[in-house]
Amino acid sequence: MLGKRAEDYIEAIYSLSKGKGYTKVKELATLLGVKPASVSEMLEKLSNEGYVVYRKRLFVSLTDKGIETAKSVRERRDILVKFLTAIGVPKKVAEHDACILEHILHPATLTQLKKFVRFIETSPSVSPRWLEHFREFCRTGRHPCTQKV
Amino acid sequence: MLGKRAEDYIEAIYSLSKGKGYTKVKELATLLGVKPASVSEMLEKLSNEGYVVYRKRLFVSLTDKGIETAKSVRERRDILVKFLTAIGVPKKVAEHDACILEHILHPATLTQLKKFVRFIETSPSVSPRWLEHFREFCRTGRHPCTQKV
DNA sequence: CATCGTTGTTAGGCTAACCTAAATGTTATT
DNA sequence: AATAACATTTAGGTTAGCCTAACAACGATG
Repeated sequence: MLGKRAEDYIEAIYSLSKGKGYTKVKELATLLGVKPASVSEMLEKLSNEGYVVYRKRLFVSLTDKGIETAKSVRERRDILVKFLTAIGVPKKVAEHDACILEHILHPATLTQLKKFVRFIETSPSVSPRWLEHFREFCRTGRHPCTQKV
Repeated sequence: MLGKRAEDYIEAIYSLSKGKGYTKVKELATLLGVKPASVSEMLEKLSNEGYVVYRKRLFVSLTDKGIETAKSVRERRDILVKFLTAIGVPKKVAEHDACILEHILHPATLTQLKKFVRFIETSPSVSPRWLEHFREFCRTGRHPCTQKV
């Protein structure tokens, strides 16, 4: 089974391969915040497991299997980013945390989050009233529906 | 700095100490799903770091420092469990995932989740309409406010 | 074309958590 | 009290990921 960190690598390769179709060790190291040596090592593994085509010193690219993985990882992440930003988490942080969350959540949790995001998205009005209420609640600390007693 | 797994141990000790005031290796091993040997090992560390009083072969209990830690871990987790169950994640799963989430989320994310839970809790009606709508959305797949066109 | 700087690989180590097997201490039972 | 059963610790190993340092390959440039 693929470790969670391995998924990060795959997703990183996926992002960095946009356009060129491949990426390099140093780019990965920079994006992932590790040393090139660590990247080499992980690529070796990912290659053995059939997720990447790894030509040492030349390039890395994803296999079909790798692309599949990247996409599902990406999809999971998008849900989370949407959700987190919807409830007011700053984008940067949302992206960071989503990246962590995507690995570890139980499928049932992800399913519910996915539904929740769709619930917000498919809402008739552009921004549902309750979400606006929530934003106001964040600003003022008071629930806008509360009667001023 | 305390590893994330260490926090799990502390929280487990906290739970299991309710009443008796202490707990035993085997109980911890069972609750955490690891072998007693692993517990021994971790207790050694936690003891060195001043989180627990560990009398080998006799008992383990939390120091004040440990209790503090346990409480804040617990608080974080409660927020998450509440949130997850609110959006329809089964309790068991919510508890499991919360346990993972609590370690890794950015403070900003936790802050927003905390607000979100309070938003739900302080809502004037027992269960806000939008939450009910969400539940219906989960059941039917359709947003109840949608006009039947 | 020789050399310098960049990039990538290898080798050897580290840490956190886990495990198994064997040794040792404790408790219960005969 | 002797033994059996159970609980705990110790010792020695494993794995995933990371690091540094030394070395190797490239490629740009004088």
